[in-house]
Amino acid sequence: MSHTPGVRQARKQRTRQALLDAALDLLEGQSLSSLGLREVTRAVGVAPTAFYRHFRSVEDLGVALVEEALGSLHPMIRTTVSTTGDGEERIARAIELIAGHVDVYPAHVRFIARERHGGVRPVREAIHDQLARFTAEVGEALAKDPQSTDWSGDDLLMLAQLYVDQMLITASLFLEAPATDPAERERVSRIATRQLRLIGIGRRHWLDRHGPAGAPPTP
Amino acid sequence: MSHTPGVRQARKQRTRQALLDAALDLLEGQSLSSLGLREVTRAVGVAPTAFYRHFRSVEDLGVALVEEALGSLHPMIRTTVSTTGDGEERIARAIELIAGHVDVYPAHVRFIARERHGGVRPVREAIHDQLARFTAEVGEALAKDPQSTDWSGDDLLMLAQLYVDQMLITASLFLEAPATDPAERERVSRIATRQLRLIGIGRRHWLDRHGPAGAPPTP
DNA sequence: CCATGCAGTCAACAACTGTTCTCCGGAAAT
DNA sequence: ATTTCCGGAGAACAGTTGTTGACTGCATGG
Repeated sequence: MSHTPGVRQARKQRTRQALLDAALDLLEGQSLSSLGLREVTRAVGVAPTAFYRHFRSVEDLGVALVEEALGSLHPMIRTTVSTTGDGEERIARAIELIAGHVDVYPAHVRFIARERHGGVRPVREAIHDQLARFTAEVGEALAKDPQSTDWSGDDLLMLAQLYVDQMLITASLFLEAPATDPAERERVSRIATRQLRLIGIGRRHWLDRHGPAGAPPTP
Repeated sequence: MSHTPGVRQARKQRTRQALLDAALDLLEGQSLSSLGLREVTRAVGVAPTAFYRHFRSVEDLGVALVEEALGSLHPMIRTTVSTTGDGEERIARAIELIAGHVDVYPAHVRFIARERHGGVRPVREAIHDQLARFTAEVGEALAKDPQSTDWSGDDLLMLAQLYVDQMLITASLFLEAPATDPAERERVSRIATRQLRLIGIGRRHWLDRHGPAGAPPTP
């Protein structure tokens, strides 16, 4: 069995990572469908042909970027949703976590937001798949919450989808808020907090009168 | 004063519209930042240089497309939000209207969804401005609803934003649902309906105990 | 120690891009 | 009737693109 881990593969994955990083950088000002192969290799400092040793095409690189941007996010999602505490605390914690993630990985967040509906089909589908996984995981976590007793699986999934979409919208808003303007960040934070709060209220009263066509409110 | 509107300007705006239409067509499979000037003129059947008679650049054309896609949507928004009737009826009507719009103008919807976070700054900003106008209009409409008594202006705007974002998400989901699969369309419709319903419930109970840190629920 | 594998280089290709300048024909204005 | 205006065509430009084939140096496995 291989006595050494291989200096070979280490070097390979190093330039591969360099290609991914350079691409992510270049994607700050354009979409993936306009990103050129040569543009990426030039930024890294390797020959254009070296690109093919790592990716079949730019689309391929895009799919790899989706993995990098979202693949490592699942544990964070799980711990966030399963955090204990008061509803308000959980909301604040979730938004804090989103803001922190945007601060640390702004390029990744921008990439996902941009290419989710972007012009490259395989990348769109990769993102869609990952988000579907997120939704399923959030749905499972919600199912374990005592607040979700008597909820149907369908309803849990539609709520999970609402949460996941809301997470993306909030992340995108943080991204657009300039890092130099803490007041704007605070504004985004406050709006997102209240939106989550409103959804939480709707969630608490979801099963309040679920009979067929009853009188308006039953306090 | 100009005695005739001019056959001249009529022909000009005809090719201008042809350029817009062709661009929208080509944008089904790519993003604006990769759309070439020559590509568009070739699709229309005019010389590349003719492009400059109508737009300074492809970015410029993109901004014009935003106007075309969203500018004419304001009346629809107004009539939708101000529609009378039961809450459930209004939800059904709104979703019906979104689905219908996506059916009639799929390319426009795709363009907005794609370029909202796309790689071309001026286009992103134009979309953002239009959506901000939508949010303001929805907020005004909500303010007139008796259900919004005692709501702060800030809260009305955050709810309006929630509605506008939800509208875009739903439109995008309808767009992804293949036209050949009515079952999928129905699924999207059902999920969107329940999400709007949940938001509506949260809205009804928004002011329920807005005092500081009270006991959990007060039935 | 030698032979294989493989990341990366180099040169060359046909095709395409945005932009410029010059010109043309017909509508508009005088 | 004559001049002006202007949407469009044509040719040409320097750059850029993706992809190819054959080549090189070096870590790996026998």
